[in-house]
Amino acid sequence: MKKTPHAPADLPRNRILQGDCIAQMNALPAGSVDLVFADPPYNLQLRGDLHRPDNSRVDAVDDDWDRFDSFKAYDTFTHAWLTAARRVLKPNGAIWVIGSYHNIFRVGAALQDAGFWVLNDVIWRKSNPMPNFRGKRLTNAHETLIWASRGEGAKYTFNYEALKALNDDVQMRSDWVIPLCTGHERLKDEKGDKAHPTQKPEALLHRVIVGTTNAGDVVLDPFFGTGTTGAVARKLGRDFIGIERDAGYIKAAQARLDKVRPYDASAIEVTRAKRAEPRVPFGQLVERGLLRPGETLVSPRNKAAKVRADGTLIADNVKGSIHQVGAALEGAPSCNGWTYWSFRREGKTVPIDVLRQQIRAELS
Amino acid sequence: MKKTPHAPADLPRNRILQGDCIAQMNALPAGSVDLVFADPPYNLQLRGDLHRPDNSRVDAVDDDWDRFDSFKAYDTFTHAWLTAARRVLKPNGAIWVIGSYHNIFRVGAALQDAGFWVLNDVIWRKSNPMPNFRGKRLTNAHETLIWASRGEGAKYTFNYEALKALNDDVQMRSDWVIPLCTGHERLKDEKGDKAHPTQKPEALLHRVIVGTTNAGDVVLDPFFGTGTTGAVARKLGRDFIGIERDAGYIKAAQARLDKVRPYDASAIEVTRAKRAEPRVPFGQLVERGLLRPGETLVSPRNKAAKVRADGTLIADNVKGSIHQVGAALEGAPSCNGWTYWSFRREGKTVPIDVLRQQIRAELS
DNA sequence: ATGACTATTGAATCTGCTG
DNA sequence: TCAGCAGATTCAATAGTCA
Repeated sequence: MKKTPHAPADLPRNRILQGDCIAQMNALPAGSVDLVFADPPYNLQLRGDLHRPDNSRVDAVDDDWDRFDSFKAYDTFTHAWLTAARRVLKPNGAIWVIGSYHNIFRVGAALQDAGFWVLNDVIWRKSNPMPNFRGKRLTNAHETLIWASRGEGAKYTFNYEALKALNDDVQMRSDWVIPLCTGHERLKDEKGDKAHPTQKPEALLHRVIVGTTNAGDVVLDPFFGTGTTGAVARKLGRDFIGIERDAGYIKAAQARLDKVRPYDASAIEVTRAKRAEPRVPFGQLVERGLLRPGETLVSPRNKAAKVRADGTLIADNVKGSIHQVGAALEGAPSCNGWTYWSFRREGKTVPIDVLRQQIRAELS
Repeated sequence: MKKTPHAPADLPRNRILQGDCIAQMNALPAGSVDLVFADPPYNLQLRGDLHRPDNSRVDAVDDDWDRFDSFKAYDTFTHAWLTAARRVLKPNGAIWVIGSYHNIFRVGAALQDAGFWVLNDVIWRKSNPMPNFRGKRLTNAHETLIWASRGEGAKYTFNYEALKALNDDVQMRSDWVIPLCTGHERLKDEKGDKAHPTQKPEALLHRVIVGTTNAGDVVLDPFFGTGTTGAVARKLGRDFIGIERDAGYIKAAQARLDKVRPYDASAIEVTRAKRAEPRVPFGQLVERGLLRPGETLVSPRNKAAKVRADGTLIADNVKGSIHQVGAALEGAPSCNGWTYWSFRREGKTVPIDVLRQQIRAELS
């Protein structure tokens, strides 16, 4: 394990400090940590209760620590902790911050104002997000991470080859598909409820720490929660410093950390992306102009249907998906629209599945 | 095509206005457009795009800038055009802005500060991004769009069902996989070079316009460029207003628009929400004799209720509407009585919603 | 053991009309 | 403006139960 040069000997490595993160960071020596990973409060502004269509209630984040009086109050808080974080960072250190549309724009602007230099924004695409139950907006299926160096022109650690290896030897992109933290990985309290409302998946931290730190580096998390950052750092042979206000979270985090063995390979396996044949909605053929709204599709027995702008078909009295309309015209319980419908090009009849293959080829 | 109510007759529909977007927007009537789509410049070297608080141009030869001046000027410019855009929006209008990590955090914060209410941030995930050749960062494989209503609590247009149809009948997510604008969609100049450096794919605008406007709506693009917004709006039976400073871009955009043919009306029509269908009071089923007073309805778990002559139900100790009695029997906060209750005919159990659909069919 | 089926759950700014 | 009420609305994954 490489020892990081210039790290003060009195740094509280692998300890959780209880208290306000700004005060605690200011008590650490300046220029002493290699990476800050921060998952600050998102400042969600929820109005009433929300129920699923089955009438069960959504267990929302309504904790006191997520409440701010105004954007201005949130900005003041953000500027303060970012300034403190920048002070404890080594000159060649870097920061990661995660957030949602509620707070990430304010965090990003504050980062830039504080002198950090944005290197990438990274999208955590959730493979299994909570849907939008009322159909009033898009499914909120991602969160945003910002990766920034300490300032313009500053050096930073980037393990290009390691990330490429994690990604089947293809250059790592700025969008990462990772599932939510559920199942056995999710910490539970004595009652069996989730120990923390927003525990992050270890796979996410794995990628951050492998990609932007070296073994022996010190990773500081000022909003430590139940300690995902610390657990992954230890597994990967890095040291951590955690700061957390809530004694209950600290207790859960410490119990978790006591069980961690470095160089556990299990997290690496989690990170590997599943390779499945990408689903191509018929609507994409319309959006991409491969089929024109208003264009006519024909069936094997020469029944016709017209393509609409939303990727549905209309024929005689039937409207719906390529599968539904096909089934209705055939009087069948189901129908594979991809093989059923064809379009006309230059006098020839071409199955629409050809267009799907074309898109799949682009995607791979 | 539905005419939008209250749209001033003198609105310059389907025209490109040459000049500064702030001045041009301020010359339009307040509350007159349904949607703003904006792809603002973010290259801070283009200082000619920036404005001081008094709206005078920043001197492009003034190179005595530091980073703070530069961000400040960009913020001032952003605030100015967003304020102008908000003025021309109808109360129930909405805005889309697209950007990258260089500017999107500042734009997002400015949107919130200007009073807009963020509805979603959307990730345009590029299926064919430019790789990072030097291997110093992650492949920048996405851009971010922000969708916002005019203010907190304001209404907005969202064609949930149409977007769901576009996505194979699965709720549309906040991450959209769409290829870059290349091939013959990409406009070229006389020399064969690309006519505009950041031409957006029509597929992106297709999804935005299908999802968040209605036919006949007016879409304003204050950074019109080569007119992707206008071209897609026209194809989909919407009107556009474009604002652009550069005469060369205007020429290219106009030539492009002259060739656009709208899809026919039936192709533009999209899948309607159930909410948009006419309301049928349960009492009508009784009035029309489809259900008899005294007849028994059953729930999925075999609870029973009796139909009364006034279209209310009675069960055990509960009286009230089909919804109220269903909710009371389930101990639920609410209940859709139409899908909850069934009646018996010839030994079979039939949902009462079948009768509602029967009446709706007669009405159309 | 295996498969089929059910129940649960996740950072959520989540309704709209009428009187 | 606000209360009241009709009635519309979910995806993926895990864990547990039962045949």
